[in-house]
Amino acid sequence: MSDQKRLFLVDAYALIFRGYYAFIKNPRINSKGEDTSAIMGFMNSLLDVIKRERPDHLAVCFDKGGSADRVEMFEAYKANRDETPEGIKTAVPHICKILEAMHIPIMVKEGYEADDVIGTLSRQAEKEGYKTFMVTPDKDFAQLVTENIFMYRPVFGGGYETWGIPEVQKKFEVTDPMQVIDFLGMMGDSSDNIPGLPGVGEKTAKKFIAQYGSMENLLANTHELKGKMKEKIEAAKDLGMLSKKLATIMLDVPVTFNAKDFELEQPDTEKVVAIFQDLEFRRLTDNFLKTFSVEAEVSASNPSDNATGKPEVKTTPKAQGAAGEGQFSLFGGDPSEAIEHTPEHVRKTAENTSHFYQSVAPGIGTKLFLKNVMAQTSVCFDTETTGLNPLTAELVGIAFSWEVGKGFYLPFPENRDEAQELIEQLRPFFENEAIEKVGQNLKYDIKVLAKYNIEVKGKLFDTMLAHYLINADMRHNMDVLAETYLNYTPISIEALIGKKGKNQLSMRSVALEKQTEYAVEDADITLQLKEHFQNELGEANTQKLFDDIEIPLLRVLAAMELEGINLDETFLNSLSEQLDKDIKTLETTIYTAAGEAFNIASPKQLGDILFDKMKLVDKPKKTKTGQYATGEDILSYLAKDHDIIQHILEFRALSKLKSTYIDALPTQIEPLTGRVHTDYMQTVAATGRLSSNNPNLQNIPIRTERGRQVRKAFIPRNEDYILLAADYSQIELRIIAALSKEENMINAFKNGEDIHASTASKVFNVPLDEVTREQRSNAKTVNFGIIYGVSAFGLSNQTDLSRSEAKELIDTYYATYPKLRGYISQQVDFARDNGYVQTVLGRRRYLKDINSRNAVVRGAAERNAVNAPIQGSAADIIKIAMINIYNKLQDGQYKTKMLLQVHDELVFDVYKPELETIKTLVKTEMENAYKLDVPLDVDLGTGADWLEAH
DNA sequence: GCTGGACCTTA
DNA sequence: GTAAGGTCCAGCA
Repeated sequence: MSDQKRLFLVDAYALIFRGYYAFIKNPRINSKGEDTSAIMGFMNSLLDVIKRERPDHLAVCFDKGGSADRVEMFEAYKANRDETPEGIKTAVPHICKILEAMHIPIMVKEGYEADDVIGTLSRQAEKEGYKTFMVTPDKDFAQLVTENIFMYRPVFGGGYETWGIPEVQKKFEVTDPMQVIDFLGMMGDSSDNIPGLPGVGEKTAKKFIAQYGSMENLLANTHELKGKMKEKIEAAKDLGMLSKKLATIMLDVPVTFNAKDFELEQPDTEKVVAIFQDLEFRRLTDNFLKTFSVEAEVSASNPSDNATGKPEVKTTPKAQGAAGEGQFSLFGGDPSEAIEHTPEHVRKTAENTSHFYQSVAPGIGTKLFLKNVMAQTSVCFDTETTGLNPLTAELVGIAFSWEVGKGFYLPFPENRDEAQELIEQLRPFFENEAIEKVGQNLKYDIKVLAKYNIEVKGKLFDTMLAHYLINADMRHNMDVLAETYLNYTPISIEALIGKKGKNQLSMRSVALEKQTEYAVEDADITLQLKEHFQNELGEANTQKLFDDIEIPLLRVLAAMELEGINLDETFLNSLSEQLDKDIKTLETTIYTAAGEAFNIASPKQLGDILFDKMKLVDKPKKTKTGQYATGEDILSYLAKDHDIIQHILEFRALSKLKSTYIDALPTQIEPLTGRVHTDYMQTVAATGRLSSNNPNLQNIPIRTERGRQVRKAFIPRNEDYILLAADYSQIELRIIAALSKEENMINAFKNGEDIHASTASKVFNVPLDEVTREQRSNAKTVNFGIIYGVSAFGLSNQTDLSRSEAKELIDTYYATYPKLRGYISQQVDFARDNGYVQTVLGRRRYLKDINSRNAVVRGAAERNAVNAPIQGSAADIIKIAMINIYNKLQDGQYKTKMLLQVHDELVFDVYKPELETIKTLVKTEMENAYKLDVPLDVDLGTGADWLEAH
C-alpha cells in the first residue's frame, strides 16, 4: 500500500442491518432480555475492519430523517421498507455511545442518507489526496468509485473485497462507474422503490448501457427499439429520468471533511469495556482489547469463556449449535448472501427467522404438552407419516402450533402398539368439540388418524380450502402459499428425504431435530396462513361457502375415500385376456396392410406410415410440432375409405381400454382393504368441481359397448348389498334455464319433456313426435354448445353442418330461447366490470383475461364467463346434496355408504334391507339440495354392478 | 428418470 | 367451445 493516507467511511445502517439479520436465527439476548444482535454484529465488523486495515482516518455515517429531496421527487421512495425492527431501533443509541467512547466521529446530516454523506465526504477527501474506502455491502455505492475512491465490501465466507474502477467495470459492464447510476435507473431497485423502466431488468439494462451508454441517450433513441419494449419505454420516459435522479447519490451535502477530526485515536478503553460488560459482551470485550493492543485484563467475575455464563437463548437445539458469541464473523457466518441493508426483500426461511420449535419428550413432557394443548381454543396440527397413502402410512410424528413462531413436535414410536398408546393420550384433544383444528389439506390428516381409530372433531379450518375459495385458479400447496403470502420459503421435504423415486428415505429415518424443524415449521406456517386467509374469506364473501360447503364436504370425502369400492378383479382379468387376443389380431392386420411392423401407439411412426409411405391423403394435417396429426377426428374422417384406418381406430380404442382401465385398475386395489380408494381433489378444478385420481373413477368408459364392460367390474361389497346410481338429469341445462329465466326452456323442464327433442321441435319447427334422430342430435349439440360458450365454428366442427348452416342453427336457437342470449352477454359484461363471475352460492372465478386485447385470449375468458357459473353451480348443488345425504346416513346409522361422485352422479353401496328408504332419501336430498326456478330431476338405478345400476 | 405433447376417457 | 386425469412416446439428462 502506498503512503497515501487512507480514510474509511462506514455505512452504519447497512452493517447494522446485516449484523442483525445474520443473528436472526439465534438472536443474542442478554439476561435483561435485551436483543443485542445488531450491536454485536455491527461491532464485530467495525473491529474487523480496524484490525485488518488499521486506517489512519475513520468515520461512521448514519442516515437521518430520510432523504427529503428524494421523497419530494417521488413520494413512494423507500416506501416499500418495513418498519425498522425493534432490535435495530434499540441498538442505535448503544452503538452511538460506544462510538463516542471509541472516539470515532459519527457523521450524520438531517434530511440526507448515509450514501449522500459518504459520497460528499469521499469527494472532499479525494481533493485532499486521500484514498477513501466506503465500507458497505450496498452496490449503489459503485457509482462513487474513482481512482482514489473504493468500495470495501464484506463478502460471503468472511473477508472483504475492494472494488476499484476495474471491478465496477466488470461487475456492471460499464466503462465509467458513473454509468452505474444509469444502470440502476434503468433496472430500478425494488428495495428503494426506484421504479426503473418497465420491463427492464438486469440483463436488458446491461444491454442498453453497452449500446447507449446512458439513460438520456437511450431515451433519445427509443425509435431504434422494437415491439412491446419500444412502447413501454417510450411511455415511461419521465419515469426513466426520475429513476435516474433517485438512484444518484448526492455529492453536495453540507458536511465538511476535516482530516484532524477523522483521525483514528485511542479509545476510552475503560468506558468501552464498561458498556460492553453492561451489554454482557464477553468475547467482544476481549476482541476489542486485543484490537487496540491493550493487555486483556478481564475481571474474574466475567470469565471470557463463553461456555459458562452464556445468556439463555430460547431456540431449537439446532439453532443453539450455531456460531458461538464472539467467534461469529458477521460476513462469514450466514449463508444468505442476499442479506444487505434491505432485509425486507430477503426471503424468510427457518434459517433467518426466529422461532421456537421443540420436540416433546415421552412421559412427563407429553403430559405437560397435553395439559397445554387442551387449554387452547384453536390449534394447528400436521401429521408426518411414512408415506403418502393414508391407508398404509404410519404416524412418525405430529406437529402442533397455536402461537406464531412456536410449536411442538410429538415423535411417534415405530412400534404400532406403542404408537397407539401415544395417540390414545391425544384422543381427548382430537375428539374435543370445542378446540378448533387448523391444517393444510386436513382430509389427509383425518384419514391417517382414522386408521388409528381417532376421529377429528370440532370446527375445522383448512388453509388449502380457504385459498381455493379465495382464488381457485392459483395453486394451493403450502410452499407456494407461504412464499406468496408470508414471503417465507419452508424447508423442502426433499431436503429431508431426498428426491422422490430411487433413494427416497422415509420420514422415520430423518434425525429428530430435523423432523422437528420441518414438521413444526409446517404447522407454524399453516397457522400463519390461517390468520391471513381468515380475513380474506370475509372480504371475498365466501365465508359461507367455506363453512357450509367445503369444510363439511371434506369429512364426507374422507369417509368416501376410506370406504373405497369393491372391484371384480377376476372379471377384469378375463376381459384383459380377450382384449389381448383382439389387439394382437388387429396388429397383424395393420402390419400386413402397411407392409411393415411399427409401433401403432406412436403417433409419430403412425403418421409417417399413413401419410409418407402410404400417402393416404394429399395434404395431411400437421400438429403444432410439425408431426402429422392422427387424432380420432382426423382418422375417422378417413375410415370409410381405408380399412387400415378402421383397424387402427379399433386398435387405439382397445389399447386405451386395456392399459388405462382393465389392466390398471386391478393394480390400484389396496391390499389392506381389497378395495379401490380414489383420492378426490377438492381444490384443483377452477369451477368448483371435484376431480378424482389414483385411480380416476370419474372417467370410467360408458359410451362404447366394449368400454362400458369396465363398469361391470364395479360391484357391491357383498351379496347383502346392491349398487345404487343416482344422477341429475340435465342439471347444467336446468341451471342455465333458471339463471336466464328463459321461459320456453323452463316450461319444457316443468313439463318433463326430453329437452333435446323439445329444442329440436322448436328450432326445426316440427311437432315433438316428428323430430328425427339427426334433428335431436343437432339440437343436443347446440344445447351443450351454449353451456360451453358456443361459436358457429365450434358447432360446425362438432356436427355435419357447414359453418353457415351452423350459424343459422345458432340464430334460430337464440330466437327460440331469446333470454339465453341476454343472459350470456350479461355474464360477459359482469365479468368485464368485476373481473370475476360467480355461481349460485357465490363461488367466484376470476377471469384476468376478460379485457385482453388479444381476441383469442379474450374469447376464451368469455367462454369461461359463461361456463364457470353453470358448471360451478352444478358442482355447488351436488356438494350440498352429498353433505346432507352423508349426515342423514350417519344420523340414521345406516349401513349404506356413499362411494363415488362423478360430477352429476352419486353411487352408493346400499344394504339391501335399506334400499327403499335410501332411494327416497337420496332422491329427495338431491332434488331439494338447492331451490331453482326449474325442478331438479334425479334418475335412480340399481344393480349388481355399476353398469346395471345405470 | 423426468417432461411435454398427443391422444383418449368422462361429465 | 367448458372442466378434469392417465398413458404412451420421444427427447433429454
